[in-house]
Amino acid sequence: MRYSKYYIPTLREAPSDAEVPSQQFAVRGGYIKKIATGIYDCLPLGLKVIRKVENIVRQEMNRAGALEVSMPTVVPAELWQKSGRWYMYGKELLRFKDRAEREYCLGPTHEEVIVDMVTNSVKSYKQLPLNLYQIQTKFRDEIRPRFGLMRAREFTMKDAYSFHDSQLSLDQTYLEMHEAYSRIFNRCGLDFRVVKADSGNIGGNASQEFMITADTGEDAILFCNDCDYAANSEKATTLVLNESEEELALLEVHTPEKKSIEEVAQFLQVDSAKTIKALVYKYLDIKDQTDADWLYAVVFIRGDYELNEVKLGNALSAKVLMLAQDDEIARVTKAPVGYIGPVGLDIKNVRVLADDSIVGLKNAVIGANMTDYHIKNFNHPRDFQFSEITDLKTAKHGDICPECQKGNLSKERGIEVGHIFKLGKKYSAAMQATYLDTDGKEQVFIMGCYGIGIGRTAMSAIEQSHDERGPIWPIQIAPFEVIIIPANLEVEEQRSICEQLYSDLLANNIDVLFDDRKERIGVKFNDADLIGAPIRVVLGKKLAEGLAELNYRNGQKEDVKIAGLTTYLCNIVKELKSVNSES
RNA sequence: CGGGGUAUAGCGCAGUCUGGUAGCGCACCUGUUUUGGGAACAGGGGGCCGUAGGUUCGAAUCCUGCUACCCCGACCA
Repeated sequence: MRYSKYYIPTLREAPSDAEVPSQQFAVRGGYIKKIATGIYDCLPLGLKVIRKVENIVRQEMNRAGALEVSMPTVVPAELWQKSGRWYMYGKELLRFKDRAEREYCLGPTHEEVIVDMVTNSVKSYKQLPLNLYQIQTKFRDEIRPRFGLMRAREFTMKDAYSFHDSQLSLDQTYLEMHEAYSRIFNRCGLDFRVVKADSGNIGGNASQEFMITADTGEDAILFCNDCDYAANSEKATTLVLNESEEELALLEVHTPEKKSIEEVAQFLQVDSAKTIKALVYKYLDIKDQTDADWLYAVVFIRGDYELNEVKLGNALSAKVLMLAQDDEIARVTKAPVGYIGPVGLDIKNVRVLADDSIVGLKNAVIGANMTDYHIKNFNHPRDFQFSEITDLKTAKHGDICPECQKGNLSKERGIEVGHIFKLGKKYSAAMQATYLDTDGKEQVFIMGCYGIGIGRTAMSAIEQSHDERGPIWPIQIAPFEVIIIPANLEVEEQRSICEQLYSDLLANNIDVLFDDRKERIGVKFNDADLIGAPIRVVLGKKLAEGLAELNYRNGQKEDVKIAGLTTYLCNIVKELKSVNSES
């Protein structure tokens, strides 16, 4: 490609709303352009990267035996009503009507459509397992789109759905997808971790996320420094130890104006891990269709832990969950905010949950349900028997690994680029999608589903690898593999050598950009940094010595004889590409 | 939806408090000189000052409504 014929509108300054490096460079480098909140144009350069990611994904999905299909973006409401999600999915689902007042939505995910696709056409266990995928545009009316393509409302996703006649078969395909995903992200040249995940409102039980590690990641992940345990902080658990102190008698203490755990712990000279805090939440039940019937729950958790709202939401079967306001707390608990405790709490029709961190706790400090008073030496179950005890805490850096029970957990940030689920029968049962088993009996399909954010994968490559001048692309997904820069096009010798090199590289299937613009070299260097091609060939000063200058985007440099340059470059490209491509 | 903020040329901003008919840098066009990390000089094009209404002789500027966008929390590939 000749730069003069190409379209790369680079910007000297980043738009003020670009927050993270990937967004700044994607906009400045002329990869994407925003047209509305969370909605982007993909310019030629951006599309090239996206296509390269897609091709890797496609190749590996095909290799794993999945079949490509294409489903519509516009989905009739009927399908979503059948699965029940029409009523449970919130405002992320963009709904609208056609001229005949029929209802539709823009598909944010395609379980319903794929189930409909196979229903009545896959009739026998002999046709299973079946794994179908598509690479297609999704729309989710996100509450808060952010970070460019990283969290867009309209985005490209690879989604695959598998159908099985046994758990064993599902386990097998799940494992194959796990492997395919690992190959995909390896081939994209990315550092990633696979973590246990919460399955969110997609449903199902087992699920894992593929996380690109990057400081700007929106997710926190915890992993053990001693074993293989790794989990999203939404899911991560930790081992809590039982204390072995002697249980002392309850003791009411005056704690004037001390409300927060910090204040109370400091005032009473105890560690915050020896206190129990109370949180009051309001929520809507997942089956509630009125969106007006707010329920309340009081949660008790050890003072040094943060509550994990995802876990709480699951425990309550809530579709909306938020902290109650002070006036609501006062009304629901009849206790002053900051002094709520389990002993003597006067509540009706309110669920009370306890995090398992307080079970083994001895002689803890709790609220006395009375302004300016706390109670010392609370012991479970001696002083209060919680009916619902479950894991509701957010595991933190330094906690003990729940799996090997000896390592410590470390916290790191990550970008979720892939997610694999064992769905089970959730959708097939709701939509009565069945086949006949070996006994001729009707059975509902067992399903799995597997997603990859294509744009997000591309952006996370920038997030993971860039400098102050631009992206440093892995060659597998770089918009160009080689960029040729003549120092001065007016110099006939430079021009002709560049032209020759350009056509030789093209003939060797190298993805090359020839910067044939009448620009000063500084401009070309800066644009080249934004394009981020791994190899930059400069023809200029050293031409007199018969040398071309190779400046690699990762900072390395070398001079190479013009004679044999094409072969040399082809070998380097091949070498760079071979890293990670076969594993 | 809650809280905070912004809207002036393609991008980044000043001007608004104190009303007088719109400006700077980058980008763009022409020419000359330059040519190894975003050149210099000269000339030039481009703005219903988000939108609707109001106050005023006069509004980017003051008042009111609306809209869009951004930041902080719940969503997720």
